[in-house]
Amino acid sequence: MEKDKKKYTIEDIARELGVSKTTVSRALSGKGRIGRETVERVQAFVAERGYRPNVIARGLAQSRTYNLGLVIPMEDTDVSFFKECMGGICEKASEYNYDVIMAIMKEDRLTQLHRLVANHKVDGIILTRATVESGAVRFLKEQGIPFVVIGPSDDLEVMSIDNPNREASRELTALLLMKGLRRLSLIGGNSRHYVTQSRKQGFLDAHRDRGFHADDALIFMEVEDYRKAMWAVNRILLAESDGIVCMDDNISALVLGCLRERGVEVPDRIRLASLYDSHQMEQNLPPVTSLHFDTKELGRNACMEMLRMLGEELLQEPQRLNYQVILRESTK
Amino acid sequence: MEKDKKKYTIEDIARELGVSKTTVSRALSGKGRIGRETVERVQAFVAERGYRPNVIARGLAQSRTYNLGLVIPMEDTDVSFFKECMGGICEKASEYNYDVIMAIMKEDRLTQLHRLVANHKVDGIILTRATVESGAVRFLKEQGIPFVVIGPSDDLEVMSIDNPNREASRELTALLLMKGLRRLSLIGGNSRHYVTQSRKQGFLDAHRDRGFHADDALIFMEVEDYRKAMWAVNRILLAESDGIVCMDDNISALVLGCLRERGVEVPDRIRLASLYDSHQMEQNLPPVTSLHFDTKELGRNACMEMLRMLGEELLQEPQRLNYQVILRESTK
DNA sequence: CTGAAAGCGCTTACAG
DNA sequence: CTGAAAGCGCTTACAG
Repeated sequence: MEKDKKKYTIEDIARELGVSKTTVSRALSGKGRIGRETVERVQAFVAERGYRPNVIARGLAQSRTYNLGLVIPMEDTDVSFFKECMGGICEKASEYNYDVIMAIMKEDRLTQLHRLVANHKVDGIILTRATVESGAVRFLKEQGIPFVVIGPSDDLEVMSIDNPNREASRELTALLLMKGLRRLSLIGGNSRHYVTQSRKQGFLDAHRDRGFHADDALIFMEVEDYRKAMWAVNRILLAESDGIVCMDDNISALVLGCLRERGVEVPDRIRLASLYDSHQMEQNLPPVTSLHFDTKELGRNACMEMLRMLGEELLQEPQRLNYQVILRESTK
Repeated sequence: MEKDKKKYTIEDIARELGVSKTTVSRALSGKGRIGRETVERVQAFVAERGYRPNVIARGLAQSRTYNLGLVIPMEDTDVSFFKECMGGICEKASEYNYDVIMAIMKEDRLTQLHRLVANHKVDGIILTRATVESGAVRFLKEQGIPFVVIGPSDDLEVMSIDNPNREASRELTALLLMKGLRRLSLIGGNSRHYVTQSRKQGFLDAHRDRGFHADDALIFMEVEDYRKAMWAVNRILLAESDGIVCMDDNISALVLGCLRERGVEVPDRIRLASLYDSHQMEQNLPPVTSLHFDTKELGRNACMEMLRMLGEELLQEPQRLNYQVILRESTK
């Protein structure tokens, strides 16, 4: 059943063609001076014989692996984010004849990452959000391994590929203002995080654009648990805010819970929107208006930046990252 | 910032230690006759220097890659299945110092798989369900590449690692019988599929165990669309069945829809259970009683069988695959 | 434009 | 028990 697995090597090709390995190698890689005719002859022969060079051997000769490591956290709940992202990464990687090796990180343990690096199995590493806070960045810097981060980074030294949070937040906020809302409040988490700042900026941008003034008293940061959320919600209700913008879906869920406890109806009494969508927003009651980002493209872009760092010449520049405002019942 | 990336090679170690590369190699691999003392000396030195052999170079010398390919379909909706599975695979693979390379299959296109194989990048391939029907199996057989399949396989020549469908179906059915249900119906899909047969067997087993007789008139196969489901549901209602067992979650959803259209309440008028759980069952209204399998362990097992095929000596035998019956409102 | 040779970092008969 | 040498399948100065 198994075909003769007589694997062709460059040597076989060279012999059968009556040229040297050097010539075959050059004809296939296109590097070095070589006759057009020879190139064609070799390529035709190789195509017919179905010969494909052994990428691993090539890698060894060039001290490369043509592998990218992708580190993802086992605990991340947003599975579809991760899958889409991976889809984009794999797609791009294969265009450049790279492969991607998975490293799954459990409870911030770096073991898998260490293995990958120690075994010399990858040329570079792509870190996804949430794997960043684990010491992975420090480790990779120390080792001098090229890496990029998908998601926001507070560290300016790292190459971070992220969604256009500021612009998107601005657009969603603008839409709410257009709907006639005038006393929007904003609830966010850790204000030292870069992502928090960008989303806040977008919120402010939208107000400024239309000549409105965002009320500082309606902006709440460091809201990270139910207690804090309830505190913010109470003040928001007292201040007669007409809409709440939450920075992400977790905060959104918290706030929705608070409003329910207080018996406040959404959207009738107050509108609600989220600056991030995790496929769960749709399931909420009521479904929450939110921003949707193109995760697959995010993955593609990250991969391209990684390849660029590795010295690959990009066939095309990364596309601008897109997003959509998805209007749902919570802002009806 | 970057440390001196003076990568240690086996040659450096040999020189500094005043022995030959051969000796170092043997001390590290444990193969070949070599003095206990020498081994210890080398290992200590290597540990101190933080030297780790280049797995790729080793691979080349041994004509292996220490990589496993994992093929998953882009279209599969059950993302958490795939992630858990992958978690199990990566976990086991790394125990044996293998890595796993992703190949994502879009619309049954085998391009990625072809690349992986043509580039000589993997020693074996793990196929997940749904990638099986795509000609991947034929391709791998032709190429003589070792592979295993996660999920049911109708082809006896392929090594398939699957959930214990028969036993699990039997247990769930037994539970329903214990609850006093006496006229259970069964709805399944394509009866040529091996998985369909095992689930049906389990259903029958449970009846036989308790001396009951499963009514053939209540068993419906080849139910693959709404029309067929409605047809089956109508007959089931006419026959005064007191409970419906669906073979998987898709059928479950169809049937639930039919019952709703007919205005039949679950569980009040009729009970419903599913022989497969995809995290979506919980979200149904009402939540549907179903079987839950240990997907991560499934991944581990598949990986171990793959490694065994590659000639690795397993550190421990694969565990029996476990499952749970999750009782939800639909059978209250 | 083409080739012989050294090298990438390992392993493994073979000889001692 | 240990080592010199050939080899895994490529690439790439260097020389012609």
